[in-house]
Amino acid sequence: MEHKISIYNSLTGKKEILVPRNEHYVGMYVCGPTLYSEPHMGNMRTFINFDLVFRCLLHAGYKVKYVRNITDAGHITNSAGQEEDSIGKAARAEQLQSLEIVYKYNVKFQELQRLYNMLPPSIEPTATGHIQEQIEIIEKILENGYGYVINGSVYFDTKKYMQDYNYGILSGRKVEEQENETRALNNQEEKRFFADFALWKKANPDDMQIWRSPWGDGNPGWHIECTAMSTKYLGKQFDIHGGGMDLKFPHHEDEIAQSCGSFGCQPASIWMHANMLNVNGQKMSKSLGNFFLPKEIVEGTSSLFQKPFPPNVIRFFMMQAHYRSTLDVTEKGLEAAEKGMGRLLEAISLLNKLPSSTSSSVDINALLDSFDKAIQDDFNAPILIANLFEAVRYINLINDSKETISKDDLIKLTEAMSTFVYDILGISSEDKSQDNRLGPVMDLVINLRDQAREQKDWTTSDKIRDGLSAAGIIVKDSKDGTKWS
RNA sequence: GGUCUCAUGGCCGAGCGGUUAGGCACCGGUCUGCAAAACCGUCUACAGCAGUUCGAAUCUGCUUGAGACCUCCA
Repeated sequence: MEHKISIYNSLTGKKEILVPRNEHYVGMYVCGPTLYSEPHMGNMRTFINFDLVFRCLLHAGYKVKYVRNITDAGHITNSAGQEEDSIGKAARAEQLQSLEIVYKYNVKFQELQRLYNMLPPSIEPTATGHIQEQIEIIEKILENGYGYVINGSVYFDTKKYMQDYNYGILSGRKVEEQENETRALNNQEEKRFFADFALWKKANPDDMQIWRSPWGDGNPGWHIECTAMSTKYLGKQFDIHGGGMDLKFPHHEDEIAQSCGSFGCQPASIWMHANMLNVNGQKMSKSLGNFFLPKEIVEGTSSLFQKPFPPNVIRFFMMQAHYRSTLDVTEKGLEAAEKGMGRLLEAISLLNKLPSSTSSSVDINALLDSFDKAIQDDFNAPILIANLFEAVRYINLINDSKETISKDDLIKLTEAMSTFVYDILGISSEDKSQDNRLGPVMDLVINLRDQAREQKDWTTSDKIRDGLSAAGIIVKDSKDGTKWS
């Protein structure tokens, strides 16, 4: 069974019902990381958000081919007014070869995906593995007259393209208005028009990676790899193309131009853009230095936070904000998420102990419907979470015998809670791993304290409690016995 | 400078013309040897000004403030 999913399409600025090109199948391409360094938390947010999308599509019953590329060819940067590629730069800094750099950070990236409980995409193709495909598309663009060769480099002829297509269709940019505003770029003199962009770049003598092409040795342009790989794995036209907001222009705009320029059609029906992770109201970015690494927050070594937060909490925190909104990371925010998520998981663990009655005093079907509706409406995880907390309240009230639930409804609710929390939101269900030697010790200590309490020996029991507290272990007494954490 | 987005209660964050978002904190209660924890309940905001409407956080205009993109960027 498939459900209607509506998605905000950046291309049209409207929510649209997803109608896959091939019934039951969804093709989704998401721009992945450039592996010249360890991805920071902001990068991760985008991938976590598309992991949510992936999970929702699967839940809706689609067979999904999820392609997320790995950019392992360094592209020319002009940030410091100098021309060098990001991966080559990192390689020189670390005294490694380019592919070592890429491999090293790819291993880390894969670890992070597991750490943050992301489902692996269907395929993660690399740019360097698809040089031939990129060359072929460039050739098509040249054949169609939308590119030109100069000094061993190939550029996209934006002016020519604009005669036949709408350059700026995605980003809403008007090239004419932009010309005077754009800052001077290096090698601009090679381009015929300021808005032209490189499809193939002639090699520099000190480039660490060089490929052969019909135009001489060089490197592929930044945008062409996505066109090549999305075409190869999903076809000339597919359903969803995603990426971070900051890729909308020029990267995605140029992808559209390349597809139109080579195949005469737009690549994706729906364009999705995930919004940025902010720190103090500003986009988390390398250059600003306001970033932290996914591992730092888990290990508590980030200077931005006093204490460590588990990946689950970070994921939950992110899920509380919609993917199209910016999200500010703060310690307070993470703490709130941690407590809230704890309450949610606690309620879930209560489910199998819940007494069932002959009838339900709450409309479980409506509740479960609200879960589905939330994610069907542009993957609205915050609404889903709000509705899950409604369920939490019901669960607790049932536990207190203030509401009732029928056996059938209890089964349905249990299944749904697990599905939406674990499978959709991607909260991992594994228990906190504790030192397995501590367990028996704690059992003993708790046992001793219980004995003291039975004898109303409050001095001893409180001494144990205070002692444990000093060691960072909190003792919680409840009707069902004593717990610790 | 150009293009665009956003401004919600103590904090974080939904909301897409009329109905309680939700979480955290606070406060009140239940439970408890005490404490903590847990659970229940309460708190009712929409930057400012004007307009449209029977009705606006939600639409329009202006003002102020913040951010993104225009250059590598998730």
